[in-house]
Amino acid sequence: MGVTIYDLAREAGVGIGTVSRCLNGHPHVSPQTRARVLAVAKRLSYQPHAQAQRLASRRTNTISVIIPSFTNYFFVQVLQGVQDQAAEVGVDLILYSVSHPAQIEQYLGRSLHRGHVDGVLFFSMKLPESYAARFEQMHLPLVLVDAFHPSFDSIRVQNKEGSLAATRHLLSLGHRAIAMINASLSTQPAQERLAGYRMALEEAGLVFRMDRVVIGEAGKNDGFNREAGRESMRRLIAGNTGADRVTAVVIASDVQAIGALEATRAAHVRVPEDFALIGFDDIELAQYAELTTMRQPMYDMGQLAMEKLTKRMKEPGAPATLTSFLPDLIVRRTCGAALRAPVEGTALSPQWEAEASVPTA
Amino acid sequence: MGVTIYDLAREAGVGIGTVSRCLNGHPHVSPQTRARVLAVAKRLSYQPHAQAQRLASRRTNTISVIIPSFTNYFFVQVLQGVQDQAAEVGVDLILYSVSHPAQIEQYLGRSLHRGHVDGVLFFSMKLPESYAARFEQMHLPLVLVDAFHPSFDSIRVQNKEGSLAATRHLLSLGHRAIAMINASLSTQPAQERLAGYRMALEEAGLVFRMDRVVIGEAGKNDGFNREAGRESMRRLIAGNTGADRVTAVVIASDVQAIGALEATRAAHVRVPEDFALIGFDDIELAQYAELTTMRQPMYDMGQLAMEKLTKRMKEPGAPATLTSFLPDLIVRRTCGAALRAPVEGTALSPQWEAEASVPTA
DNA sequence: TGAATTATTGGAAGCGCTTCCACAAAGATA
DNA sequence: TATCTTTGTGGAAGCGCTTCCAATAATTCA
Repeated sequence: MGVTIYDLAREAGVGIGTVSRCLNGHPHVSPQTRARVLAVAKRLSYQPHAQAQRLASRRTNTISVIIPSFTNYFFVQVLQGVQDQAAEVGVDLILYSVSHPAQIEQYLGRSLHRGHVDGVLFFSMKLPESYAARFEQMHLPLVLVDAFHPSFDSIRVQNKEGSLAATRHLLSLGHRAIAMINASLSTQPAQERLAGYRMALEEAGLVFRMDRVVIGEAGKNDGFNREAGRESMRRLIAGNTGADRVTAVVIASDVQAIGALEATRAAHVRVPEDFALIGFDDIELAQYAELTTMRQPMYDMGQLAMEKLTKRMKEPGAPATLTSFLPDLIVRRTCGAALRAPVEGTALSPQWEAEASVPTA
Repeated sequence: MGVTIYDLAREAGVGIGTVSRCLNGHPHVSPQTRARVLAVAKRLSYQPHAQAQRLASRRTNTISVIIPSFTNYFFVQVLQGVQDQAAEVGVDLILYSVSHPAQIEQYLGRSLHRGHVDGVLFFSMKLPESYAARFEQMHLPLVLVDAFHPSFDSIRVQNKEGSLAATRHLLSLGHRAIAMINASLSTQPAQERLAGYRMALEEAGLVFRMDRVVIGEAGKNDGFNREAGRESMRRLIAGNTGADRVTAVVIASDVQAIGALEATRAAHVRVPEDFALIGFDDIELAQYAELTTMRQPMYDMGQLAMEKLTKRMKEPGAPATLTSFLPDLIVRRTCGAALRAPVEGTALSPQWEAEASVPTA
């Protein structure tokens, strides 16, 4: 049915080896021969058979991307960075979006089939330890994004520094009683964001009070969701009486902040006059909601992830690296800074990138 | 390096054919033999070599998805439907997101490589005629979503009926001077949405006036973007004086409507009191912006697309089909209906699906 | 001019699997 | 008991390519 290199060889009066060399641009073929073979290939509209090439060459030029079910802007943006970089180097992406935890192992398992893919990008989830071992054993390149494991390259956002900066910003606006709305502390980002909040308070000489940290019902996405944000804010507003009233809130994610804004509206609480808010992530909605937030450089993270994976495929032995991105403070309406000096959507801190070698476990 | 069926055969004391039959669940193997082979496979942690299987079996269990650079919620949702259905039937997705027109042909070409994929899903773009011919010639299954070609299965949204319903809704609220903000009429959705608007006016005995149709600067995405919407609304507001003032606007997409809302806010025009708005698509932002809109059943479209492709791979000869989805009217704040009867986010019309056979060209 | 390189070329081997055909063993039928 | 089925099994062939190695032709060097 299809045209094979044997057909080309016969038609051009050369051997199959020569045909292969011509098609793949190898040296040591005379220009005339190459021209003739390519002409024949064109005339017969030859298409290489992808699977045969892959079987013979032992490279697939394909990687798999395992990502939480990406109904959210963060992943779309990161994925765009990955995709653009992949197109650049001619690699295909097989997409596995995980909507149920069991699928993590299922998809990792598929990726581990010999010859299925040349590498794997793994996003924002905990890498099961047993699979970590299998990746090492099979020498399959793996890069973690928004996740960490000592044996593999990873790319992270400095969550602690981010919420540190967010809290400092509220402090600099004069707030002294600052609460936090967080998601389940079983997740690392939630822990780290809490730590940054705490550190900012303490370095300002304020007391960290756990009763000012509102943890939403976990539910979907470990509590990083709108409903949890709405409910948390409702509780915060309800209990916010007395002399030591809270005047500002650091929220662990934008989706929660969006929910929180809905709660303020419902309770006729004015933002930012009665309550200053700051989120985390800078999702698309944040701009529309005029939410002050910490922006993650999503596109860049995706692009860098793909670059790291490419590099790793070339140099399997190199030590694992960790790159951290520092989120940018994006000042909009909800923090109240504009009440003093009207600055719209400006990045106050330059984006900063740290690279470090991690001792291989 | 890897464990092959030869290793299993030797270890289990059987032939390679038997091993293959055991692994693939073929009949005509004795239960004892099967158990023994599977035990050995497990012990040696055998992984089939994907490419070898594909080469030998001539099936890849992979399809490619060619989609416009999906920074928008519509595609994310559709893709989620595709992905879930693909996981269901055990098919891998190779994602090609097109950010530059030239990439359309590049990716289509890749998909046409023999043995690369078993089928293709093509989204929201015009299928180049030359490639249509090549798909037919190579008998490569192809399903179009939000696009149409007589030779292939397609899934569409009834744009005309959608904006007809949108316009009727505004008419039913008593508006008589209704404008439209549209994108470039070189695209089919824009044309169809215009036609529905016009039809609704005419069936209500009103005169269709082209000077009430504001077409934004094309720019990104043929004018389906926020800036175009903002600019269009600004022009509309600026020219909206005199006795025949416009009181409502049908907007061709939600992203434009979001831009339009920004323009109303900037001009201190109240929505819906001074200006009733209705969008199209029901993107995520629409809910937050309380935008009345026509919802496209995105997830279902994705799922159906994958189902059609699967069916087509099984029955290559069947005639091409066209399925149209009718968008739902989602009533929120911006149309002003709530000023009369407070109905929040309710679907007024049931979702409806039409199937029709299309004569193969 | 002859020997030694160097530039090309042909094609066998092999990637790891599926599938088919041939054949043996075990029942079933007469 | 002899013959026909059925069931189970082994392994060659082949999927279409890349990559060697050996062989040949062209060129250079002394």
